[in-house]
Amino acid sequence: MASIAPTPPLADTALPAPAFSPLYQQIKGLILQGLQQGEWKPGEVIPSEFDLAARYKVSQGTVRKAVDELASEHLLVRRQGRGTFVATHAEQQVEYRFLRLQPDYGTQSNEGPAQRDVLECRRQSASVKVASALGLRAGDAVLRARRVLRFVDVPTILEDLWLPAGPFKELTAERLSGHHGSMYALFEAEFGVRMVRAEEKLRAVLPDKAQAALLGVTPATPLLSVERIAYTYNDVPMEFRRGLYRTDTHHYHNQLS
Amino acid sequence: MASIAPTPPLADTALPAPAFSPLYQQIKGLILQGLQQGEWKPGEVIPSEFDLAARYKVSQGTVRKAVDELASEHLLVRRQGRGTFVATHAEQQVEYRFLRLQPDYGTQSNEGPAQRDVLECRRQSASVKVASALGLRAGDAVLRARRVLRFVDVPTILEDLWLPAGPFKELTAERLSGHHGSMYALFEAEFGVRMVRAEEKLRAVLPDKAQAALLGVTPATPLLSVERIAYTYNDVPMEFRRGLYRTDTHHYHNQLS
DNA sequence: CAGTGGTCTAGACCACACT
DNA sequence: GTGTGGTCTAGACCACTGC
Repeated sequence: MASIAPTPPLADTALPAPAFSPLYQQIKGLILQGLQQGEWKPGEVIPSEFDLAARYKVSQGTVRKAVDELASEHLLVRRQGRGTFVATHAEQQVEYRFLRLQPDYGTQSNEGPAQRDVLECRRQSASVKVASALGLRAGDAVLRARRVLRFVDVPTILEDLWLPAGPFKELTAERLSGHHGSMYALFEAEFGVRMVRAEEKLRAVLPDKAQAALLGVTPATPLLSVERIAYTYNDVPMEFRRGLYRTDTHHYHNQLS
Repeated sequence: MASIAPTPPLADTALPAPAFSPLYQQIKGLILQGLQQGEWKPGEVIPSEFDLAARYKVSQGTVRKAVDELASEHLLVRRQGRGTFVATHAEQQVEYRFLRLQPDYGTQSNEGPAQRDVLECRRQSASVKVASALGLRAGDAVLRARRVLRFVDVPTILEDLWLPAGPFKELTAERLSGHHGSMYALFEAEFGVRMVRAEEKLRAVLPDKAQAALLGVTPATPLLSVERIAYTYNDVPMEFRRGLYRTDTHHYHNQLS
């Protein structure tokens, strides 16, 4: 890393700032690059801190700070005595990484695994809204799927989702319903797309007749609408999802700090 | 800190774990204690890392790690070149620290300051639900307030809140409506109660007639119900709040990572 | 300029997991 | 035992703020 100067002096200019970037940030970027390019795959160990330090020609403490940040963003998982691993949606203790819906009175976190009924999965052209969410142009090909999640046999969530047709070309209803584990685990294992963060917009809405029927409620039942954009590495949007949540038996739980 | 042994060896026993606590965690606890006991008040500087290191007889790096964690929990705020400050709800760039509601199409984050109309503030005895949220017994005295928030003159949020009567004995509708800044800034400045985190449960509901009238909607308009418990230092609950949010012009925004 | 937090290093030792 | 991440230290130097 000796080749990267901390802050090359600039010529006289009115530009805002020289943009000093600490070494550990650069190392973080290099590790991120390795993750994106698949050098280390989800679930695998990455080299030890000393190995990485030797590779990048910095001290172990500098690597540590880079890895610390990546771990705090849930891109890596540290396990004392074993090593540092690439985070994965598979083999994860929490069944649904991004699902914030909880039963109102539940001993467990989510009454065990949900039943997932895939209703549909087909190719479409993107509406303006979907295109803008996914960073595509209106009319671009997308895959659209619809499914219902049932907890202890009660239909609780109706989800519609849109995926860019490029990376997910091979996705079918069979593959969606045939897999074990969460949908994101499937995306990761079968399509090499790992979702790392998401943004949600919540609203209270009334369902149309079809939606109400699928959830077993009347059209007068208020539902929680959850629009989610999920991002892979480098803030690239890879999924737009709209969920309708029943909140008569469950609630959306959020931690503010 | 030399007096605190890292892990005193235990006699043969079936107890779960010796509970090793790193030095920086102990330092963190000591700083936290200073915050709770008001040794350093919101907005004030705390001693420099070297001063704290000398005081606690540890190295500066150990203090740094403790302060880092407190800063990541928003209990402290670091400012390079100036010092480390106790976080405060006053003089904060974000008007509402815990409010996640955003305008659907807003250039600004929240259309400038809201109008706050306090409708009520009186003493009550706690219901079972309120008592359990606040860690009190049913029947204990609480203060109940109700207010409406308007954005660009449109009533958007109806809030009911309950506070333990002890710390907030002197609270009146006048003081609630007469202050500048957020309610939590008032609590902090006038009652010495600083909220540090909160938990929310969200549901979609229909308002009753009174609620609908106050928000200027029909009783058939679905609203977002947001139940919040806010905690001060040491996870002590100090406020229970129930908000009804209009989501026809706004949405609740959440980051998942 | 002095004082603060921020970065980087190097080395020692501890806790934990696997073999 | 060996190797991993986790803690702790001590010291040097950098970046930013305010006097």
